[in-house]
Amino acid sequence: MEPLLVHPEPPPPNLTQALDRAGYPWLAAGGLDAADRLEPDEGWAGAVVCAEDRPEEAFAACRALRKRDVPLSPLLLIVTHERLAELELREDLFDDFCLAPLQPAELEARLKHLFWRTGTGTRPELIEYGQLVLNLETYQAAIDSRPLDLTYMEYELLKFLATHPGKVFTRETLLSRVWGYEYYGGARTVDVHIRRLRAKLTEEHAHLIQTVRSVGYRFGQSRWGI
Amino acid sequence: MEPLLVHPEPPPPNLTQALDRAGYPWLAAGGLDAADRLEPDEGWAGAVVCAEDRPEEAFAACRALRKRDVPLSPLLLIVTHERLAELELREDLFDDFCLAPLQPAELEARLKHLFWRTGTGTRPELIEYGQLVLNLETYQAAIDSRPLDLTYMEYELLKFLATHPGKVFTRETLLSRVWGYEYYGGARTVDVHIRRLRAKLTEEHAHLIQTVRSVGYRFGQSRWGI
DNA sequence: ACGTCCATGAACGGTGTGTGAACGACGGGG
DNA sequence: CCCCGTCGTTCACACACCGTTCATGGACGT
Repeated sequence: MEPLLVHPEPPPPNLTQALDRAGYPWLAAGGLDAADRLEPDEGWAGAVVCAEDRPEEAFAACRALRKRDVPLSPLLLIVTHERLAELELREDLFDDFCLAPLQPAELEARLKHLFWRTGTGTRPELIEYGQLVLNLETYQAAIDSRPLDLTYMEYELLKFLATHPGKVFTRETLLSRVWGYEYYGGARTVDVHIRRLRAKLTEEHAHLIQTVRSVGYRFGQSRWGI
Repeated sequence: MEPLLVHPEPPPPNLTQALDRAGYPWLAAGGLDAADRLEPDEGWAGAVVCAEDRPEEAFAACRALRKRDVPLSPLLLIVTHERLAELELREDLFDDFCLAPLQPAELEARLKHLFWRTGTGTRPELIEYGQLVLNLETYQAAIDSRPLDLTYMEYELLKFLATHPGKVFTRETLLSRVWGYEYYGGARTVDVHIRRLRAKLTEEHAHLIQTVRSVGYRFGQSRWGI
């Protein structure tokens, strides 16, 4: 996803923390020139302008960002309760606003709704490890940007492993956590699924799943670098 | 000015006080029938739905108000901090939201901005995905510029799927979000509607709706953007 | 070198899904 | 008021897929 432009520079820590927590990439830009200079090739996904400290400067920034050749949109404004009245006659400077002090959950919900209604679409939940990407929304997996055709159990198994990279799981643990019930006999079932996963991961990436003899399986590199 | 529709009936006192203070006329309506019965000749100016006490009922009210012949808009939702997460997948039910406990100044600012942006800004009443076009105003669908003859439920199902392209939905989710009520048995109902949709989409575009085995259905391709 | 553990291939059985058809509720027209 | 067409729902059946199991051979460690 393209980054959000954040104003001012440096941005308030609670804002950047909330953005990080929500998983939105961002870049701080103090002025219009910085906004142009830092702009990625794909353009900005939107902007978040904090008018908590120096509101007049923030409003000026909004106006400048809106007057670009490609006006920055959507634009979310963060404003204190005392300054609410000043939003009048400035309706065109922002698409939504959020009251300070910031509530991370509210910020996330507002960004989500903002992106939805402006048609940019929302950011899918992803699990990434190296070239491997798991899209939790679409139940799709890809490696080297090429989609993997995984069955349901293969996907669930890989998702569980990839969410705990480096950690070794016994077959019993995998059976109870992935399959979800206590299992009597049949620990070899895991082996077969591991093997099919390795096959579909291409020989090049088969080493992503390693066998730990007489213990179980591990995904990714060990934290000790082996 | 035309009155605002307020839900529920009776509305919370702090909400009505804030509306009075801001100078917005309003009428409380508990259900869809009351909304129709009390509607002035000039129509509603918009709606304010409070989901503070009985959120499920409030969401149902939003859905009903949006499904009228002339969907109620703009619609402002009042929701508690704890319920923020439940707004996901319900983005189409409201145009803006406001956190409870209510701050009169914030409510006033949001209503003002809401009316400003719905007055000037035009919301596209079209959903497009590839060659597929859904006209939300006329309840018509077309693919390859050829009209599709969809029934009501088929249209609603396709609209919901196309609004969240790439995302996988279980049958239970579809039943609760599209059909709109809790369902006992009959998950196969979804299958049949999916099949008829695929048939009407022409074999050429039937792949727009994909089945994810033992999970559910997905519309369109996934977005692989980071 | 032996035993344990694991990879490999193939085959079985179950479950989920597509498909066709029919039932029943609802609404419009004769 | 009845008939009939439409549409949503349900049921039965068949098939493809996929999870599971088994048998076998090889790899690793003691």
